[in-house]
Amino acid sequence: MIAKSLDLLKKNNLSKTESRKGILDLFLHTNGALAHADIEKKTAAAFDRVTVYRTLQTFVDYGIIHQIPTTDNTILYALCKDDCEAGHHHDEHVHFVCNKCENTICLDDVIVPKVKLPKGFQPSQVAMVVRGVCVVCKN
Amino acid sequence: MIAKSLDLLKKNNLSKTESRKGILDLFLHTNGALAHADIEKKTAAAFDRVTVYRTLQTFVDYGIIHQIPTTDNTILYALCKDDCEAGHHHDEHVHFVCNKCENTICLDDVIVPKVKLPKGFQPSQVAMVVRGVCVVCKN
DNA sequence: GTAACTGCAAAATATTTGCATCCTT
DNA sequence: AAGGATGCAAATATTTTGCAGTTAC
Repeated sequence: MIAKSLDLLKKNNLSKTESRKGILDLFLHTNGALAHADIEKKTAAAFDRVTVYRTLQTFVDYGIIHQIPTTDNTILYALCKDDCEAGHHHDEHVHFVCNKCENTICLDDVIVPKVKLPKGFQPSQVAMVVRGVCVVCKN
Repeated sequence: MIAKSLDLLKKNNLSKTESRKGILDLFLHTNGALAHADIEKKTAAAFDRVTVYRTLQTFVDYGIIHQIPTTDNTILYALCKDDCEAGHHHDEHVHFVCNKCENTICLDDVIVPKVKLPKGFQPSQVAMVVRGVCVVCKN
């Protein structure tokens, strides 16, 4: 528990470098999704911008984090649940974007409902993003 | 029918300029979504890059097109259905991204299923993006 | 010791802003 | 004629690439 980030890196056979530990810790201590810019800010630019890009890409490749599509030319990243694996994400839960605090939250327990597609369309992955007001900002 | 784009501009009290007509025509003749880069390419750079940015923004503001979130640092745009209005989109249909042809298609008839959120979350808008193989590429 | 990772520099790309000119109404 | 839209130039911001030096194992 003291070093969940180290466990995660070990489990994925990734070397335990400062940037990987630092960025992974940030995700572990953040309730919600982070954009590249958030990470730079919250790590006080401790790591080179390029390193952050490459680290995020690595984590995505290994299935440690997943990407959340947005409509504003950024990509949000959030920790995957334990059953994600490299190349095969099981992150089919709903993401919630709050219009007030602008945080994006993974609703891990809300799975994406099935949807019936027209004949001939074969789905392989479904993303669902709900905008609205979150439980913290509702008042 | 000859000039649906003109109708649309008129309906929204937008001046009928070359770029607006041209870009709107492109959308009307495209079955699917377009990114900024697609528009530049398909209009053979007839309009300044900046004009394309501003035109797209205007169309979004007026509810003529809507944005589709993506996970690759681009924004896709697609025509809204007739019942969209400025500031109040009703584009809650499913978007389908084909892994083979990479086209994004609006499944206008597939409405986004309801999802039950945890207590305290108030949804205002829902987006659903399905990846897979489209009807054209399925073979 | 070696392979992999990092940081710096720089290139490539993408987006925004200001302003003078042109076009629509 | 007047307001708004466009195009150009330039400023900003973002992302990628190459490479030399450093670190993890």
